[in-house]
Amino acid sequence: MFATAIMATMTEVLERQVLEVLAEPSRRRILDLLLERDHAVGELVDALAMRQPSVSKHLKVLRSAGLVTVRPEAQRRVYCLRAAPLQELDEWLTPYRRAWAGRLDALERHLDALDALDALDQPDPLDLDPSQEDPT
Amino acid sequence: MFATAIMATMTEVLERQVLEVLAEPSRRRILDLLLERDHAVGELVDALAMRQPSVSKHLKVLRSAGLVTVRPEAQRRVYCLRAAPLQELDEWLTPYRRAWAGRLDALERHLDALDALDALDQPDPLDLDPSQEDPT
DNA sequence: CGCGAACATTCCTGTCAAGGAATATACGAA
DNA sequence: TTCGTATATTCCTTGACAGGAATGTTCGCG
Repeated sequence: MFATAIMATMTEVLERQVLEVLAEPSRRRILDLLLERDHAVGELVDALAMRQPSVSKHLKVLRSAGLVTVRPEAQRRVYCLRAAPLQELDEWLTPYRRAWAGRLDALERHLDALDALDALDQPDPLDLDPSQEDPT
Repeated sequence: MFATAIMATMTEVLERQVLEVLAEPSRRRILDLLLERDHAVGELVDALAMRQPSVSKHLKVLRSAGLVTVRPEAQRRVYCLRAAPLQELDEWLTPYRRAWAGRLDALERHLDALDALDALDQPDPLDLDPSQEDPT
């Protein structure tokens, strides 16, 4: 029982949050491919133009996060998307949906105020337009 | 015009994808706090129990990603949530929503098949339950 | 003008993760 | 049984990033 609790804690530590797993572009590309249809590892290697061990390691991370399942077909391993864990990301976004839907007018007013400030030729170095490079 | 194109490319390179920005838990906590209301930097420092330069650096990353805006109030800087860039994450999730809604039965059947395999006392080391630690 | 407060930036260090190369393991075919 | 194929794992290197400490910059107040 005690050992079980320890193992559970270790699992939590070793597992990465879904967002951290998705932060790596290669893994998102893998998920996008699996969204179309199941893929064997070799197919993913070809589609991603990556080396086989790299793909294999990303798949291991995705398995650990529960985002894919795998079934053996002779010596091939066929990977399948398991989208359920993405729901936690969807849930995290829920209050932000309200933020971008409900506060759009407030944001527009804020940005308009900034524009007015710019029109007065007052530089505002701290409030950067997202398309503008940070001048560091 | 040519210089503009170069600058745009540099911007793309320097900017991080929204997902990469969100992969760091401290930045998500900042956004969660700003979802409640605007905060000055010092308030974020207190709420997060982090050192001020660390918070400041995260805010810089969030500004670069366009996820926050800032307005000066004397020597204080008040940060405001700007949720719009999260829409690209929401858009990325759209086809996956269909995947977890529409394919639930297919996944259930898949998992049931795995359970049946387990019942035959055939270990399946590659298809891990998400709550189960990877035995590496 | 000097000082304190608030915050941004710089320098440095340590940790972690991605990818390459080599290697190990499992399966099917001959 | 051997061999080729497919894939997982291990070891190593490198670079990116988070956070601490120090420092710089800006503003308001007296």
